[in-house]
Amino acid sequence: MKIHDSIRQGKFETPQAKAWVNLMFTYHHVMDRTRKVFKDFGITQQQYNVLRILKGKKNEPATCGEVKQVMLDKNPDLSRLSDRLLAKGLINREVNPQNRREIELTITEKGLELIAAIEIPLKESSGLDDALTNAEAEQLSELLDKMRE
Amino acid sequence: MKIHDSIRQGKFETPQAKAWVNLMFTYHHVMDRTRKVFKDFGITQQQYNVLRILKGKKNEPATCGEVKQVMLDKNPDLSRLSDRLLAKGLINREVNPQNRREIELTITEKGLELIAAIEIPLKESSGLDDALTNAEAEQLSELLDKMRE
DNA sequence: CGGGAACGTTTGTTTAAACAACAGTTGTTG
DNA sequence: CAACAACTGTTGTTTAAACAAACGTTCCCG
Repeated sequence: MKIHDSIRQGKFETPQAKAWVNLMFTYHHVMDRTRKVFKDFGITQQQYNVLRILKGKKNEPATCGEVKQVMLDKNPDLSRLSDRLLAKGLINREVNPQNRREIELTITEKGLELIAAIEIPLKESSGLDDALTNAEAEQLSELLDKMRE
Repeated sequence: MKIHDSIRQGKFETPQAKAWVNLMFTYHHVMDRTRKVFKDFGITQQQYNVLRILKGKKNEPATCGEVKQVMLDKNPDLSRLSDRLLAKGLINREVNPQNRREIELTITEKGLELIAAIEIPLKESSGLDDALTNAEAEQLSELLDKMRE
């Protein structure tokens, strides 16, 4: 459904304003569809993102600062977020002996298993693969990249 | 900056997965840029959206349910959100005498003034008009529409 | 009309976000 | 090498989000 039908707004002042509203609307729409999946697995979207980042680092640890830099949202409260992941046994957390200010985070085996298990349900619930062709998805990414400039 | 540079992720499994991550990232990016503006005006993004909806209805009132249907995010807690708008004098709230279950919301003069005043700073902080041409913005909206199908 | 289902909104409760101030560690400079 | 600044995470506190249950009102159907 087109955006002006979805939110019953007849017209927008500019195409940019429409795209802005559409971004907000689509984000929430996708989040609504995937929220249940995350909940079924007992984690939040943010926690999933952190796990993804740690998985990307494979075996080498990442400090809180490093994780924060590449997070999708710049959550300033990684301390308590990592508390929760630690409590669930999805990550390990240790002080770096070389620089005792830094806390090193690594993903556990259990964390990797969760990421693997959630992948398929997540894909299905988001419905993305059906909605967009490869070319369209690439094009969308390019426009979003440009939007952030 | 391209998405894989921004979040330092080498490659994505599919273009669709990349677009999904990009949507999240771009949403938070835009939100981060505009959050301060909203804060300066003493409202939240959600409250702004509700004001926009009520403004769109012009003089006729909208019930909580109607507002909820067209909100960008399906906030189930419109009661307390409208409490806050009411406390700031930005909306009026009355029981519909014809159907006393319904609560009718209307935007006040002060609310309209706020919407008008925030428009320019919001546009500037989002930086959207500079980032995308009209054609690109239109194209982006079309892809986002498609993404939700 | 009388009892129950459906509707529209509110309230309670748990959990997390946002922001700012703080504490411990290291690096630097005279 | 002492004092101070910069760096890295943590903690406190206020505010809002998420979910579920409850409440008053209206509609429906015997």
